Amino acid sequence: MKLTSKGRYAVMALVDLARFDNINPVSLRDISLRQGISLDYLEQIFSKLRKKEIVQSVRGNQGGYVLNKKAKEIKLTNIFDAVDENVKTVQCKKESKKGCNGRSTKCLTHNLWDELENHINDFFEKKSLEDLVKENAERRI
Amino acid sequence: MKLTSKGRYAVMALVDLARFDNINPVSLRDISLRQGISLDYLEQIFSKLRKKEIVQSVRGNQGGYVLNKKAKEIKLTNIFDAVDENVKTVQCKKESKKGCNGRSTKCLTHNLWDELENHINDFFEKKSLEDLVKENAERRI
DNA sequence: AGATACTTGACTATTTTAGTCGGGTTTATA
DNA sequence: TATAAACCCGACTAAAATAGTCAAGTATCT
Repeated sequence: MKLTSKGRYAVMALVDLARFDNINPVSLRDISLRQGISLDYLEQIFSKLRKKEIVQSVRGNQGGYVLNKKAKEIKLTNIFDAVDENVKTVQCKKESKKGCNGRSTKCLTHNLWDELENHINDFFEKKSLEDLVKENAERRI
Repeated sequence: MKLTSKGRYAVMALVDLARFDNINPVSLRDISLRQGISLDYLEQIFSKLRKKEIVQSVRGNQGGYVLNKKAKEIKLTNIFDAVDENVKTVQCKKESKKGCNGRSTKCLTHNLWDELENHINDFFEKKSLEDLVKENAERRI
């Protein structure tokens, strides 16, 4: 199990944005330079974040992005959700009627993965963008 | 983020093994049939489990596998560890000297992934094979 | 007008995953 | 001792996911 870079980048970029988002919008170019993330890739990510109303875009020269809510109200769950970082631990559920592995019953470990999923979601639900910004408050770039 | 089937299969197979591991070794063929997992794939998985001394093999006719420790002593961490299901959430650490994303400093979210990793490992550390067997005690196959 | 920056969608190389396949070796038992 | 059951091992591969790139826009500030 591992986190993909899309989810990581989304969080990194938003922490960066939250730190510099005071008066002016923050351009993806700046985030790209500061965080070492490809600009094109950031555009993809922010397109998703915008659709889920986590950020707002400001077009044109001197444009960029601003947070659409207070950093405190943006939970990590929301971010992962927006970029399709699926915190699904198991595929069983997809297969409609049938249970796991195409069987008629739930697999021996079905409940386990449910528990794990809840455990992880708890973690992400409790953490807000503000928490992360505070942790990095003393750091320079 | 998601769990791969190798890790899931390993746990499923071991729960199955633990349930039937009374006197005689359990053959992979039986596990394969009961759990709907490819025999060839199971062999790969059990080869790793054996190397990490989670199971013991009994070769020859009527052979199979037995647990190498008590079910209570086998934690899920051990299992995932054995099959290389990496519960690493972030790549940063690989890059030796340098920090994250090839930068000189740790990325803004570095601590976050550390915390998450611990959170998940906690979960796996607390759960033993025995716990899972008990949960399924009343079920038939 | 020009520069900056967002917007969108298609494309692609690489890596990982989830196996398969083919050839062994070992050992119980008939 | 032949045979079949079962482990053992390494190489191979198809499919999916990932991590981007690329191209061609549109909007807005100065």
